[in-house]
Amino acid sequence: MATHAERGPEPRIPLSRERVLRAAVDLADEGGIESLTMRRLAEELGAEAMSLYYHVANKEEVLDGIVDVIAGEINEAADRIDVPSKGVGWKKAVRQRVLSAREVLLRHSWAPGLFATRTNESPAVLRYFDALVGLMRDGGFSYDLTHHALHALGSRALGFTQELFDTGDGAGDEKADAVLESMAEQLPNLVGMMTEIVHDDPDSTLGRCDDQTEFEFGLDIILDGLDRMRETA
Amino acid sequence: MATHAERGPEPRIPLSRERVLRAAVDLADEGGIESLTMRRLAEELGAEAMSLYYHVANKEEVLDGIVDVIAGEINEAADRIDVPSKGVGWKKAVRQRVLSAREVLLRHSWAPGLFATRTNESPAVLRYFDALVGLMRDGGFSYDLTHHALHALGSRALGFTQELFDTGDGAGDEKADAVLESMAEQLPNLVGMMTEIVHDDPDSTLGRCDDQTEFEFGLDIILDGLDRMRETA
DNA sequence: TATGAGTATCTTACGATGTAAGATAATCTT
DNA sequence: AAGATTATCTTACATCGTAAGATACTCATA
Repeated sequence: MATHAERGPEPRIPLSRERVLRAAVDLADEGGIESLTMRRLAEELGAEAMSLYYHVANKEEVLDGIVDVIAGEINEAADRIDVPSKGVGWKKAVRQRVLSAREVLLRHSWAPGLFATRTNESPAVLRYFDALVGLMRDGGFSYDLTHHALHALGSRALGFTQELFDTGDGAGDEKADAVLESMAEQLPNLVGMMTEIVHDDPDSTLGRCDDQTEFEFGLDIILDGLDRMRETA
Repeated sequence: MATHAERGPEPRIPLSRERVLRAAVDLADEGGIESLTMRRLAEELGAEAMSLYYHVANKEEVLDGIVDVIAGEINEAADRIDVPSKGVGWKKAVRQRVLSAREVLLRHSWAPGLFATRTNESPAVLRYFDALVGLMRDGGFSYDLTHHALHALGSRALGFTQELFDTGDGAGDEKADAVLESMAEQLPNLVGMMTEIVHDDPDSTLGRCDDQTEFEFGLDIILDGLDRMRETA
């Protein structure tokens, strides 16, 4: 029975590079970048692994592709904001742009790590930097100083930095205290610093830093320094 | 013949955690981090892959281990230099320390990428930061400002930053020119900047930046900014 | 010197991964 | 309706980390 017009389980949407990349981003969002495998990606799309290779050369291209997708998302957010950038306004404009990029990356926690490893030739990333350079030109920066500025900002320009220590989401307080105790003589300065910080803000767990505040702190140091150079140029 | 006292092909040095980690560093130095596999590592040591697991829990531990080895190397270099750090001297002291760390990392080009991914609980890294905090304390920094400072420096404290664009070692100039031409209208600011930089320094290939200069530029912006905060504290 | 208990290394095997090669099916053109 | 093009699937392989257990080495003790 049920012969003709067999109701297939799914309407069977054809694959495409865009669909593949979108699914890849979704997968990474849900399970982290290490959960993104060609087989799982195919399964997510109701296809077989090898079918992806008709739309994408290899996994490298998938990774480059999702970097570009995220960078596109960043551009969308960054282009929405529109503050005057002429003269002294440049700093606020750049600051906003960077922080809006950061907002996007916070929604894709795996992305910074990917951006970090990939030598970016992503068109969307280039567009992002182009706009950033434009803002600095508006502020009166020479190309040379702008170039230095990009290097100085580094990954911060895109809204992220290396986290060198565990942000310690969760993880026991009692163990932390014990550890602190035991290494007090080995690492007096570090332990001194951390105990005082914990003391000042008892709500925070050990090692729990306000990433956003710290990010802006570092960003502002650099922007202020650049602004001073701009004035004396 | 040649029965007793059979001359084995090798004197057979026993494995050990240290030997494993050293070999791992060597392997990464020669072929990059992706060439570091448990099998190759074992082969390098004249053993079988599974033998490594007697000295090391798993590959993760190898990776953490070589981070610690490199950090140890950094400490060795950094502890050798000894400049006065009291008061205003702090800046030069920190600067030197960071740049000496950088020197080590330049000899292990795979290391920054590893440091970046690993949530560092490496004792050697902790020792490094402890000394850094010590220098800033000598300079009169509060623990709070020191803490901010570490975040502001980020990976720069350890001597490296994200390279967001291809440093382009080699890679054709003609292609670069063509690319530049073709994207001039899409990326006017970026292209403007790069053409001027190439023009000013014709020796340099497109995208070829003096990494050391740029690193120090960014470092100094941050150190100068921190110094100003220190004075007004 | 034989024995037995650690200590260290090896053998074999499994599941996961990226992807090459080629078979098959779906779609479009004429 | 037939052939060509486009898209997907099947099968297979090399490489990876590593679990389980067999084997060999080392050395104190009987």
